[in-house]
Amino acid sequence: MKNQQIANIFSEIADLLELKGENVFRIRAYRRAAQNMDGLSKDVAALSQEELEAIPGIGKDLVAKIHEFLETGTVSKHEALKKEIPGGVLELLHIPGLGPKKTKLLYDKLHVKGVDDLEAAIRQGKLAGLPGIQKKTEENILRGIELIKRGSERKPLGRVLPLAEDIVRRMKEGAPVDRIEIAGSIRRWKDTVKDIDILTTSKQPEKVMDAFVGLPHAGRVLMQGPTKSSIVTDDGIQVDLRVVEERSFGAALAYFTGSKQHNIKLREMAVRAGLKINEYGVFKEPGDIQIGGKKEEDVYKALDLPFIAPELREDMGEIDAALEGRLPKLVTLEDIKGDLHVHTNWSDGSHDLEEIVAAARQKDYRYIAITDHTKGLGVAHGLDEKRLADEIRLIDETNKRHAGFKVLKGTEIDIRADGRLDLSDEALSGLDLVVASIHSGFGQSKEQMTKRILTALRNTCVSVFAHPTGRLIGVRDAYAVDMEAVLREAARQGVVMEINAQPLRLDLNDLHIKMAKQFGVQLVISTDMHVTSQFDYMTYGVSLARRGWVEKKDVLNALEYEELIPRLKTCRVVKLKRAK
DNA sequence: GCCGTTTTCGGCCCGACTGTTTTCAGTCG
Repeated sequence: MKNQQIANIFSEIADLLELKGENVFRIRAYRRAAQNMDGLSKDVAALSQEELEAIPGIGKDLVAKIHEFLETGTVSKHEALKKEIPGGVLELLHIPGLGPKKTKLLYDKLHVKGVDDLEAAIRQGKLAGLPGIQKKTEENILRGIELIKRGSERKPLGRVLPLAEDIVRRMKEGAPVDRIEIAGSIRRWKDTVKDIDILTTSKQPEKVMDAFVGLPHAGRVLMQGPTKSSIVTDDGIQVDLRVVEERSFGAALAYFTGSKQHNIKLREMAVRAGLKINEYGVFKEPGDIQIGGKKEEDVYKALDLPFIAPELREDMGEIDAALEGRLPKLVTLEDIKGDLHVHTNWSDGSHDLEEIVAAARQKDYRYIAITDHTKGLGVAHGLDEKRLADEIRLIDETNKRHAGFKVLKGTEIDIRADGRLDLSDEALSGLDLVVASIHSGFGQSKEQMTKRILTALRNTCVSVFAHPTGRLIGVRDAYAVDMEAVLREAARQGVVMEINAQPLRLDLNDLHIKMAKQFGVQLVISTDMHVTSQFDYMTYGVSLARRGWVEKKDVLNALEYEELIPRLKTCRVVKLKRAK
């Protein structure tokens, strides 16, 4: 998809215009367009003129630029701007503490053309005498340079959330906070996170701030004020803390949960309705009388909107849906009746079947599916035909001992490089479900990989395709694959797509989930657990599904056992017929 | 550059903290 490339171009045009000091609203328009292009679940190349113009923030002019890119591979305005301002200057904008004004000043006066240039200029004392820049600013820029050189990219949610929860716990113990809540992109369950936003109420804000900057996590204090402070942890994650009064808590929570674009939309609506929304509440003009803000619902109620779940707040059509009364009734953790991707110590899991069943029953699950690896995955002690048959017998025995709970017989079968499966159809025909996935040959071309996966989906035995893109956030990119073709084939073949809840996988991602829904693909949310404590990862999976607008009815493992079984495609029937 | 139950022109979200300043611009979220 070209969406990402176009988004990057629009975003760069915005940066370049900003450096030139152009109209801020035009700049904002490019930024908004970039964000909406990035979040588009459809391939832009496949959209009609009308569909393009229907994208929020995309008008006639930007549609023309999109066409220009699709036809020529470049956008002339972008190319022209790049000639005016060298590429390295854009890098400077990414230095924390350095914005467009100072960057322009440095470029105009000192001809600084990149990060290294700037660092040298500061060390040589060349910045002396520039207006508005003194020793402190120089120090801050140097620190900013250090930061981006260390890499300030987004971190996986699975790494950041535990840290945020630890900070909250320590603040509860060591500071006079009343309410405290994690906000920001973590509360929206975005798969990667740039910083941690925490919101509190307190009658002693100064003491709260002192405790905050004194946390053992605080590698450096960026700023400390009575209502807002920021620290950076030793591993480079920024944590922002805000203190508000009780009567503002809901408005502040909405505000700091974002997304920024979602909030801007709400505020624009408020202005049109003669209201003002900020982090302190909802206010009625004239006279600035507060009419709400203690509860988050107040913000939406003031605009005649139903409550919009944090996972949806991306300015991706949720406000229109709310206005028109067609918000999805999102799936919840309580809807989940079982886990269909579970490993035991027969392959690379840590626990035996009884321990796992006990842990699942503890969760009030009605069923689980045992899906150990197959022989192709030697490192994981994958099962061959004989061991799989043995495991099936063990599951049958176990099922006799557990009334009201079902263990499904399954496997996570390895898809070989050519798309064939690692075990014979014969061996798979005794199973309740077959979860297929890729564990090797990630480097194949997009064509090869797509063909490989389509071949596997067409196998009559395959019920579920697991962690469909193979990504490990922050470790390994998704393999090259035509996901649209994969999802269409899954819909045709009745193969279920997995939403893998491992915090580093979160695979499918939210955009693919939306696309899957659009094509009518069935979904499961599975933890892929190897240790019983990982059953808890279901929260990540459900929240990710919610970001994809998934409802209970879209999720197979929200069904009772009896309803689930007939919905799973297997080759068991084929074999039974053959036997007759 | 987008957009319209005030508008096809003239608007476009709102506030905190820092540093360099005597009243505010720049940056950030």
